[in-house]
Amino acid sequence: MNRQAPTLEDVAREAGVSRATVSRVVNGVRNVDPAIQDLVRLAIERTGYAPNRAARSLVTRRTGTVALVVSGAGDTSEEEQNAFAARVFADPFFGRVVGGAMGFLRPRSMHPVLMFAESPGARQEVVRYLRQGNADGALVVSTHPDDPLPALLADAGLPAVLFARPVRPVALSHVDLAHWDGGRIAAERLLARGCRKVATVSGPWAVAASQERLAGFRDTMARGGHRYVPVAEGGFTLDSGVAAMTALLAEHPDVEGVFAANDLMAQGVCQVLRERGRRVPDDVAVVGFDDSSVAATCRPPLTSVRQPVEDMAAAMARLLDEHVRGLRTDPVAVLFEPELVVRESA
Amino acid sequence: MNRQAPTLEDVAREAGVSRATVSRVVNGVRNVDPAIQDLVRLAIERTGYAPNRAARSLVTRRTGTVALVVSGAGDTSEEEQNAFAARVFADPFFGRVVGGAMGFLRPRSMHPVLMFAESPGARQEVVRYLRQGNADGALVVSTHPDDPLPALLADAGLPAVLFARPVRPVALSHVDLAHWDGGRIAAERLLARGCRKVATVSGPWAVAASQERLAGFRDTMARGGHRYVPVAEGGFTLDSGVAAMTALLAEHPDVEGVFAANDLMAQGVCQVLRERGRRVPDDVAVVGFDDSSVAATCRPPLTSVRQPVEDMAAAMARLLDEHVRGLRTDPVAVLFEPELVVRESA
DNA sequence: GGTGGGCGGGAGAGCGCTCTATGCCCTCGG
DNA sequence: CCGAGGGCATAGAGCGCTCTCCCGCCCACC
Repeated sequence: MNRQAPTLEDVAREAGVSRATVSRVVNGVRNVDPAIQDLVRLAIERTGYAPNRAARSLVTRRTGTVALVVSGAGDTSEEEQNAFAARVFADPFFGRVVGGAMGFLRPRSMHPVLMFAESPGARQEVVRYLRQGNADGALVVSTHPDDPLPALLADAGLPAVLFARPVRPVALSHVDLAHWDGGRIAAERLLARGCRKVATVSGPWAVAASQERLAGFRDTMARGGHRYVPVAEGGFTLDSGVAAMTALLAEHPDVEGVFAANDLMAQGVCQVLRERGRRVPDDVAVVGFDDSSVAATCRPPLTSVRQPVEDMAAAMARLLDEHVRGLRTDPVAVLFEPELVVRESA
Repeated sequence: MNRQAPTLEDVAREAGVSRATVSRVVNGVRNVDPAIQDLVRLAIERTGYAPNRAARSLVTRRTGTVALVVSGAGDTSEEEQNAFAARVFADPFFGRVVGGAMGFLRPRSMHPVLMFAESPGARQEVVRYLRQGNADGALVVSTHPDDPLPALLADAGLPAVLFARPVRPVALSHVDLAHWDGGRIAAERLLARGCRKVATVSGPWAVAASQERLAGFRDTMARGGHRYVPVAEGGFTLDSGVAAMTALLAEHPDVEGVFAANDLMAQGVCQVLRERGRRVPDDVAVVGFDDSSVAATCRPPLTSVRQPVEDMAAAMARLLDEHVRGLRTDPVAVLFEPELVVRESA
């Protein structure tokens, strides 16, 4: 900061070549005489040169930055942003998304800018940010089915990739899980254990993934001879799991198997069961969903349907990169397969 | 993306003025005739103009981006990055830091780039990133006392602000908590409850904050008549809290009060106590530290020493902004005061 | 009426980089 | 021995913006 940072020009002078040659060496382009390459590299070393990204971006029209957007409900007030941030980070899911995305981005010297889009203003800010060329594109994780951000991005012609298929179709690539099969796998586990009465805590109705997990679970249960499966709707949070299980237990005290649509709710389910003196898995078997970190740390450790979130996030980053570089123009959907991770709860 | 984005030139032509005038309107600088302002604004509207950030950065030498660096231990291998990310996000602490920092950054249209610096290569990447002018400065949260990153940044003359005072002094501003007083407050609570035998689960010895919390706790206990306080070292994780409490209980089964140096460990403490049939707080009072989200969701809810992490993170962002803008040149330390949040555990 | 000052606007020089067009030189075939 | 051709380096034109002059105008004052 004290003295002016060295530029290409300085390096070129030091090495006794032209700017263009230094540029070629830096970017590893075209045939440059090895002797001159060494000369230039030495000059770079001596001057402590670091290429200015703004100048480069100006001409390449690329930044090496992607927006990692956690997009919220319709109209959360701006003031609730802190609470939104807290909720986002409380869910182990997002940590996995970030880790997975960085697994792809990092080796390519790309970097994620964290953005929350929980209010109309914040959504506009995301669009503005991308339109200004601050980032090459966006990885979007919606927490709400009616999220208007994907449509905004698509309309603006901005490169973006979504986590999960949006409710209303939009011309953007996305990655998703075969949720129906996830529900099926959970059902198969409870059937194999011989649970006689089963119930399920679903995710919010409005979320497509919830519906599909539920459908897969119910269909498979029906085929297994369970014509009726009580359902309580949850909100993917610990508290909602507690509330849902409390309600289920009031109606169906003799339940022997429970499928919760994510691990956080499964944890709540276990809490309620323990408080009522029911042992897991001896009295009641519990299957969670996601195979998140809480599944392993929970007491007892949860048997859970694994969602390969890290791989999915990495795939998002890869897709976005392909879109940005023009290698891919049409939107695609990439589907991942769930699998059962057996621990103690079922 | 389809057709070229409009530039200042385009807007100027549309409005029939010069580039400079449009620039002045956009940036709200100097006196521009209100009539012409409207003219320009209309032209901006019509063309859908969005200023190109790269071009602006090139001349202003500012980006409006800050690196938010979670810096790890000495030599974590690059492969463990995913695990590192998972650990970072599992700790509710970082969510609060991010939320707090964004509270300051967002109204100023500044944005955080998330970076992990858990290996030497990753640290070099952070320095390179800043030297290239990708970001104006760094907010650094070290998870390890020997973290070499602060020194690297200081030596490179890069603006940075640290969370917590570094072990070896470095010419960077930082924010911190009055940890000693935090320990004192916890001790006062247990004393007030009349606990006869007390023990404590400290953080890692190497972490200065652990030492200070412990010292504050012990000194105050000593003044209260407790000459000897058994200590078990933890690692700020749930598991380490479980292990530490198990060890303490083996030696001192008659303990009546426990202070854990963070909430995650306090949660582990409660788990162990419950498994041993000890009721919290009736048999054993437990005081945690941080007042993180787990304190509220834990069973029973934890009485905890509040660390105003969000405020501290916001202060970091403010300090960094001041350094970047040259309003502040010398490093400063900003200290925050802890306070007790009473819930059920003590 | 001349002059000085303040205000509003324009012209143009970069910021540091990439990339195309161009030119030099050396080699090889005729 | 000359011309063609290919490998390597250079020159120079921008990329889109900011910012420093500078200029013209209007007003007040002597």
